[in-house]
Amino acid sequence: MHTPNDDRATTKRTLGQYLAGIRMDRKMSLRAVEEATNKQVSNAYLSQIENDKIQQPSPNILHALSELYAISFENLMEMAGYLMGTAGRSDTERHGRIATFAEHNLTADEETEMLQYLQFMRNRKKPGDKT
Amino acid sequence: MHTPNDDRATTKRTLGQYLAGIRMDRKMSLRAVEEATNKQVSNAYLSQIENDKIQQPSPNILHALSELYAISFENLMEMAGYLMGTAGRSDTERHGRIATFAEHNLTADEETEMLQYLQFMRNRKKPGDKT
DNA sequence: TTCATTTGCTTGATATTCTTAGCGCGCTAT
DNA sequence: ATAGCGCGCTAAGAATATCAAGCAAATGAA
Repeated sequence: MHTPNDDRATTKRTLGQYLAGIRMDRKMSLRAVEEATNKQVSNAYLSQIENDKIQQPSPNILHALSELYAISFENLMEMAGYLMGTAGRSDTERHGRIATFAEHNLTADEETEMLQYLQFMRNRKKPGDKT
Repeated sequence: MHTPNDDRATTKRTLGQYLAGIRMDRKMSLRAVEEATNKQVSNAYLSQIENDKIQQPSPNILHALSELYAISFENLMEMAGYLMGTAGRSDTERHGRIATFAEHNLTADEETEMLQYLQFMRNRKKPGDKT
């Protein structure tokens, strides 16, 4: 079993770096996250978290982020240093990066909907559409 | 399916009452617990917890207690008000077919748009907040 | 009784999370 | 230029988890 951390040349990303990476992946601003999480995570606080100035964000915060980003909550908990294991869920299996979507940890429903959207997108391909 | 709740006619005890009950069940003193948990839970603090003077003990504390008492950690987490249910339990079984996307061979642009759509989808899925 | 120990508990201090307000930078448009 | 907006970030404070120390009451010897 490999470490739950990503590899990718960088030895070991901290929770902050991981979260920052994901957020940039999603192309969201700090304030966008604040909005999207319904103020559960203020932009200021998220900044502190991403810069590792907070040692252990509460599970609530982590959960909000995991939901928004659609990533593994338990993984975040582990990264934050919360010992999750003995109680029953030591699963936490991490698949390698199959695609960028691996990080998004889609639910079955989400995946279905994503596939539908993919079809739609490919049928309706527009030239030069850059948001 | 089945309520994650305990049995034992627990009715609706608070976390504190629950923990106090368990400790008396085990016939341990506050200081005995402090000892047994290797000072992870001080007797003073445990007293405050049992008397519901602490609103949300950290997962670490809860974990130490769950291990000592041999009770469910996640149950304690829930009692402490840590939302473990919103999107959690059932979708521990998500990943698995994300590989599907790999086979679709997304272009960079497609991937970007898919990510945006995911994000949109996630925001939409948000249940009504508690105003 | 008196002393020692142990009980649950409170108090005061410290550390940490998390919030609100605001700064300076880089844009874009007038 | 310059006014405005959104960006990431920080400073300062409020709230709260946690610890160390100590207290009164109960118990159990001697």
